[in-house]
Amino acid sequence: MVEMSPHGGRPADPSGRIGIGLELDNTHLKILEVLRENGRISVAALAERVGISRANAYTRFEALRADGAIKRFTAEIDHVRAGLGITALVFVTVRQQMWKQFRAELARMPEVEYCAITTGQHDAMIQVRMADVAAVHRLVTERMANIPAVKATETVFILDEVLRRPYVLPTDRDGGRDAGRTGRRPAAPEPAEVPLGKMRFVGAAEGRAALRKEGG
Amino acid sequence: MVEMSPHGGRPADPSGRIGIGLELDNTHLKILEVLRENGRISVAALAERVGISRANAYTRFEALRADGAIKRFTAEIDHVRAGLGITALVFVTVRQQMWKQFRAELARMPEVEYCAITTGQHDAMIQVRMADVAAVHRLVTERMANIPAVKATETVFILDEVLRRPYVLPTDRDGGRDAGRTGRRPAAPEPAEVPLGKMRFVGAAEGRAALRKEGG
DNA sequence: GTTGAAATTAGTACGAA
DNA sequence: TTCGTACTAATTTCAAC
Repeated sequence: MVEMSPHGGRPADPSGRIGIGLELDNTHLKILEVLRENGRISVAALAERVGISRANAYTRFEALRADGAIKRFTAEIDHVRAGLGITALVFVTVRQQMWKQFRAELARMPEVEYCAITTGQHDAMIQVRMADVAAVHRLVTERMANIPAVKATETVFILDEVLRRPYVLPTDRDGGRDAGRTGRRPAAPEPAEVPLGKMRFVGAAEGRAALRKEGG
Repeated sequence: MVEMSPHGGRPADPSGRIGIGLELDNTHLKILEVLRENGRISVAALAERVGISRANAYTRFEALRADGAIKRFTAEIDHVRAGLGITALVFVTVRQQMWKQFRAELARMPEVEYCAITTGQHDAMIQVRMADVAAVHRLVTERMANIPAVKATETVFILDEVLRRPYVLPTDRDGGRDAGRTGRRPAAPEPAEVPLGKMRFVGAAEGRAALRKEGG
């Protein structure tokens, strides 16, 4: 239910092909745009907002679902109201050769809302929601620390969630500042006229690539 | 549309009261549980799955919506299929007294999917989805670096998203390992029999509390 | 890919337990 | 409060164009 396949890949379609399954045109993107804002809109209303016929909307809606472009529909819950007022990020350093075990343990922790494997100093970032700070402390020092795969953790608390968009789409760029600013080719950005050296990019730590394969 | 009020707070209800608006009982939580798994389920089907009458389900559904416990319904899009194959985390150090400006700039960046203010070495964490690595590089070195409020950034790339749950609920704990393990009081956890020192908790950097007030 | 008409389902209102 | 029912409105499906 919550497990994502490695690399966010989709299950191979019946033909065994792995490439793009469905060419998304502008109409598809418009549909996704509406749906991520209002996941409960009727297909009839959706058709009207996108400017296509009902039957067409049904066809495309089904196609997007079947193709996996729409992964699921969900309700966003106010976690504070639901009794989980504390959010924390746990950055985890995972012991080599133990990714599989780490993933298995993760699946057994329902309080984990999100987990991503990253480049940089740490190997994974986990977001958890808990009732209070003490519960986070207990989770980290009692449960996570007892996972052999976990070499070390670093925990920070989230003080405020400034924004959360349901999902970003390519069309979002049209509303952005970059869109049509100049005719500059995207592949050849001009040298930045900015204070450099303050912007760090952190690559994978030693052996990360190998680790991922093992854990797949 | 995407702006969250500070601290995830909800708008004050007409009475001016800020406290808990709606006492969530087990039935409410069950409804939320179903809804976060299937945001498009009909209220009739919801009533059946929860085990209440349709009328009751409509009443509670509306109450949860009005109360804000359900923030919105949304479709989860496969960002890879949608053409945004690269996900990155940008950790931002924000200049004092400039939070308001930082937030304003954020609102103008549609490629930002999530932003949270955190304790620890950095001040904020931003998650972005882009078409390719070069686009991330451009975003950070051209746009973010040009924001005066941004003192420094550190960027890591997400290699794999292992899991994402729609939203964690308190009832999730029942399925967890902790539930009813012992009768131990939650407020007094026994000293952990674990390798300590590997689990770091990182508090707020200097002046963070003051910064937050200014930016609210 | 569109339109329109039939069948089904959703949403509302109300009285009773 | 919750339930059950009847009523109204809307949606989905299916057909022909």
